[in-house]
Amino acid sequence: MGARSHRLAVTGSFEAGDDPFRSPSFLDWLESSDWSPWLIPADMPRLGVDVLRELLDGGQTFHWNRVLSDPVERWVGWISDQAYQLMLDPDGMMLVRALGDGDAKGGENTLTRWMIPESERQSELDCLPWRSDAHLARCIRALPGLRVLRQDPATALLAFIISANKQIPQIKTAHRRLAQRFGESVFPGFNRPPGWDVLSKLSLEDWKFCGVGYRAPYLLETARRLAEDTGLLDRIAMMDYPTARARLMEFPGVGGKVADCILLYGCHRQEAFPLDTWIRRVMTDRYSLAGWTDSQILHFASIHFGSGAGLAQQYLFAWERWQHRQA
DNA sequence: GTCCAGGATCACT
DNA sequence: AGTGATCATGGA
Repeated sequence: MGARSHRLAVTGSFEAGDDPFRSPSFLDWLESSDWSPWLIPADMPRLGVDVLRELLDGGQTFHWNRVLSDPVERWVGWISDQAYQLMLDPDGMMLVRALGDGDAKGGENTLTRWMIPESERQSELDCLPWRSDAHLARCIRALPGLRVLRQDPATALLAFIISANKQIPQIKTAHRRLAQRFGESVFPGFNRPPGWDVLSKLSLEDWKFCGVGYRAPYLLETARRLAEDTGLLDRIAMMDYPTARARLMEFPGVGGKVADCILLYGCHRQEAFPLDTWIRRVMTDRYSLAGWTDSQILHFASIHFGSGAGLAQQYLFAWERWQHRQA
């Protein structure tokens, strides 16, 4: 108790260790250690840096950070609990190498699965109504190579309960703090994201100290339920879309939008169509659906975009945010 | 200082 | 079933 209250006192602001991604020692560690060699994952397209940024830092995953480096930008992040470093070669081909110890292989297969093979993305894309939807066509043209990542349900459940009513940098900060306090250290300030087995041991204060705010009791109760039934998430992931969505919404802090995020990003269910403030804006401004309720919009999306609605959502979302940044 | 964020929940009709 | 206030926190 004494130790904990002391931590409380110093916790208001995090020190330099909070962000290792610009610290010289971390950059040295990335360079000097004999990591596995850079490899090119199979079946990946050429990407522009803007699309790579959208993929790693656009609200699908919150576990990637840019490392200070010139002239080519590099990213460091996690796929489940394995760390990777990622960059583009001059032709836009992706280069990846696993970080950390021991059995970490190159990771090119893991990365291809996580990023979705390009051939698979093409067939997903071909199901979308871009032939008859000029706005969707424009979004797809503007963001070549954008895709829905294939993450895991447990990661997505945590990430998107935290995400509710927060901005992306804020969500990432919460994840960094969780890892820093409760994750296994790989390098000082660079810790493995803790799993629900660890998170189920946190107190309400532990959660709050990581900046999750009023979502702390939601996360506490969700962790308790997962500890009580460790197979629950995997069973939900097997259910049909409407059932799985309803079951996810039984977790506190999970409403329709978060449930759709978990299904889309955590289970690669492309029927899921996360309806947030940006997509609401898209629907009123680009599709003339002003005044429609959420359930009406969701119905429209399932009819108009079909079984790949989630992929369409990704293009609409990214384009709208990009457009907004220009103005 | 104020407004808002990849919303969810509860208390109301 | 459909609205409205409220929630904790930090960035713009």
